[in-house]
Amino acid sequence: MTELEQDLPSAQRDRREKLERLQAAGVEPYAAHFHRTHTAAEALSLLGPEPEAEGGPVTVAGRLMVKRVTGGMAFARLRDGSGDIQLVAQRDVLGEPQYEAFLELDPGDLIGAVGRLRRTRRGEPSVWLESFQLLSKSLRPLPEKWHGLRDVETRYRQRYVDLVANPEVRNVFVTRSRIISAIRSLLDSNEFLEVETPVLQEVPGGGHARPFVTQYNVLHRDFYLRIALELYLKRLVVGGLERVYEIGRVFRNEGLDRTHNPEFTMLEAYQAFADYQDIMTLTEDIFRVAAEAAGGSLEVTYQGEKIDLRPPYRRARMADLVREATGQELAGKELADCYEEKVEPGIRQPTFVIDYPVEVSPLARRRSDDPRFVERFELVIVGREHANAFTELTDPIDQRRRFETQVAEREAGFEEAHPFDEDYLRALEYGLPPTGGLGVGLDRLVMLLTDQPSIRDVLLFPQLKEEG
RNA sequence: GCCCGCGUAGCUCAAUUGGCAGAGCAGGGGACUCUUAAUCCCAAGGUUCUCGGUUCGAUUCCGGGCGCGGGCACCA
Repeated sequence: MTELEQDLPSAQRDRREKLERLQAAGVEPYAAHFHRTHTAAEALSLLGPEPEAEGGPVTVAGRLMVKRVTGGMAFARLRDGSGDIQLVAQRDVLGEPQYEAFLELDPGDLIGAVGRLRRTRRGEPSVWLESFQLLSKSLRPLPEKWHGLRDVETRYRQRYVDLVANPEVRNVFVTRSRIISAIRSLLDSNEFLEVETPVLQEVPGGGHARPFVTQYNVLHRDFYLRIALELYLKRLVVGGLERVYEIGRVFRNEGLDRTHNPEFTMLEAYQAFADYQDIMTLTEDIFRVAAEAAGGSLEVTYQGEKIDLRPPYRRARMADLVREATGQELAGKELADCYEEKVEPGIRQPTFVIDYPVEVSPLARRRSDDPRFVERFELVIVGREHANAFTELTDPIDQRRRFETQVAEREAGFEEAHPFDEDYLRALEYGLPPTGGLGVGLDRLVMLLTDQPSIRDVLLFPQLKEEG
């Protein structure tokens, strides 16, 4: 034993000693391959409902979770990607050496096993072992079998342990995957083309946020990690890809809290010959298929609050909401600021907030009947922005003026003003068809549909500081 | 960046109004051939996050630091 091993906690030291004993006995503790015939769930489905039913033989493989030994007979729970199944080992069947080897196994070990299916006297469907094989020796003890892993810092830093120890955490991420898959299917079946655009950008446009900066050595230039997908996707619509979408990571160099992580996943979709009214319908469809994928019901509970996701969603003008809440008649940035502070947190049920001031919407088309406002909406649920959409600004002359206004704001000290993008203007000058665009923060959508209070609970590896 | 709270065994948690830090689980030894958080017996396991201060004595009180959580600011 090395000095390092002597310093280990006893549970880890004992496992390393076991490993050495196994190797000394000629056992390979890390198998190259193992072919199973059935998952745990498939094996269980082979067994009929009657108490005396039998099935198999089956070859299963997974992680040993808990072991109970009663003399010449031992029980263990095996967990694989499909679920759990009990293993039964008997000295009389396996023979002394194999049985002793089974008793040496630790919770956490990955094993493969062959046996027939039958229930125990207590009715537990089980694989009655004829043989088994160690596939990967686990050198660290699993968290407590009853309470699981609670410490949130360890859960986030060592998500692999969290996923093993806490099945409900696994379910959140399975649901996340199903939600995103369902959204893809919806868009694909509506003739949207999934595309990929640059993550490293020279002009970080499409939103208002502080970007992360990096250096491209060969070009001797600073590049930025994208803060949005918007401008590249609209370039593609100029090019004739009339319906495009991208699901991708964006990066914002800002604070961390329950609803913000510096990298997060955004869906953006652009549809030529559509306006923001059409995009409201698309948004309702996206939220409907997402909720169906997450559990079926459009009436969900978020942190104890009933939320009704059945379309159509309420439409409300921002200026009306502010007047109702405060009695004030505001316009421009003041209106948007007041709305965000006083009104938005109180909007609980799905609401399309419409008619944003042009000052806070440099990429959106003005309303024809009132050019102080744009054809834009945000979808607000439980007081949070879940989607942002507008009829796109297609007029290159107006767009140039808007960029110039933004540059002036930047020079006045507003760091998050939209940067000037000459190439984007060149694209608009070739002609962008009338287009509606949508952005959805998928992490917040997953939070809503899986009832998770923090964005960290829907990100596999949330941002944390350096381990202390 | 600011304010508040928390940090004890591999895991889940106790306790110390400043005086030898203690359980369960996991791990070790033993009994047990139908267990389900198996049960029973025995032994082991600690830099009480870290650095300093006060004190005869600090895990406890005070201060700095680190990390995590919550709130604020930022996220138009």
